[in-house]
Amino acid sequence: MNLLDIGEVASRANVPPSTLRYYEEVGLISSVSRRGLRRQFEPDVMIRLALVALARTAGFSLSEIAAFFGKGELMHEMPRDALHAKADELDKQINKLAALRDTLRHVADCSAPSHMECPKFRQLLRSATRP
Amino acid sequence: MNLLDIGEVASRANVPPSTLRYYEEVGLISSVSRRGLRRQFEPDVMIRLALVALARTAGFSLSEIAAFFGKGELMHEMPRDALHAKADELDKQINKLAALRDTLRHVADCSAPSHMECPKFRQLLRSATRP
DNA sequence: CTACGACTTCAAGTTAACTTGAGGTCAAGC
DNA sequence: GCTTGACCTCAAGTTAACTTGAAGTCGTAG
Repeated sequence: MNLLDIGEVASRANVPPSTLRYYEEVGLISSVSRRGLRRQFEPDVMIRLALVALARTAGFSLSEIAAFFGKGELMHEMPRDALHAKADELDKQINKLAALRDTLRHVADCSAPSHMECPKFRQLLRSATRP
Repeated sequence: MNLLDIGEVASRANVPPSTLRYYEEVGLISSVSRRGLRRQFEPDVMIRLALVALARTAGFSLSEIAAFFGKGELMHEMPRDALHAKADELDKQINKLAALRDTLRHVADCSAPSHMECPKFRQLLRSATRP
């Protein structure tokens, strides 16, 4: 069988083994056996870890992510509405990030003496903070 | 003059006064005087707070945000390249979030028995984790 | 003028997400 | 067979970003 040693998983996922042990402790991943003392993981764990990393950068907490996964299989416990709600939440966040990005680009390029006097800046700020 | 009492700022920005004191302590905002013991802020502080909140949801740390602002005026210390770099960083994050959002929507709507068997899911995962 | 409520300081506590350290175990190479 | 390096456990430490608590101070309403 093609199980992965914790060290292998760690280097592929680019996280220290301590993080993997921690993730197992909080139920985000699970090892399937040991070789000596060493945890062995199924290759699938890499996908989980990728999703965890992704969701983390999206600002979700580990327990939210755990809820995503549900107790059993990949996201199968979560009702559709909850998933849609999460997706909508993400949409809002994406809009804010886009507004912030545009604001940064504008600030980098605009030559107004003070940003507060620049109408474009103020408009960007409004669109960034309104919705 | 139209200075704002800390309580006023707090309720408008929807954060507790303790957070404002903390932000002042770490240099994100500054009060301009006192009425009795109470901090007074210039109305501008609301814009700063909005930007702080925005950048926080974008995943920036308070010290990164402080660097944004620079020691003096609104984002004026930051060289253009740094701002552009931040904007590019945001773009990447936006792409990832969009991929995650699409993945969530797909999972909510797809009826495949196991997501791993669904080609669309795998494709979404790839696009979410590759770039 | 007194009571009240919202502020003040300062130190200590909280939570999330890990990391570090001490002391121990194992399998693979020499 | 012994050494070595990467793992093990468990408890304790760390950092960011705040919050809470105790003890005190004001300005405003009554």
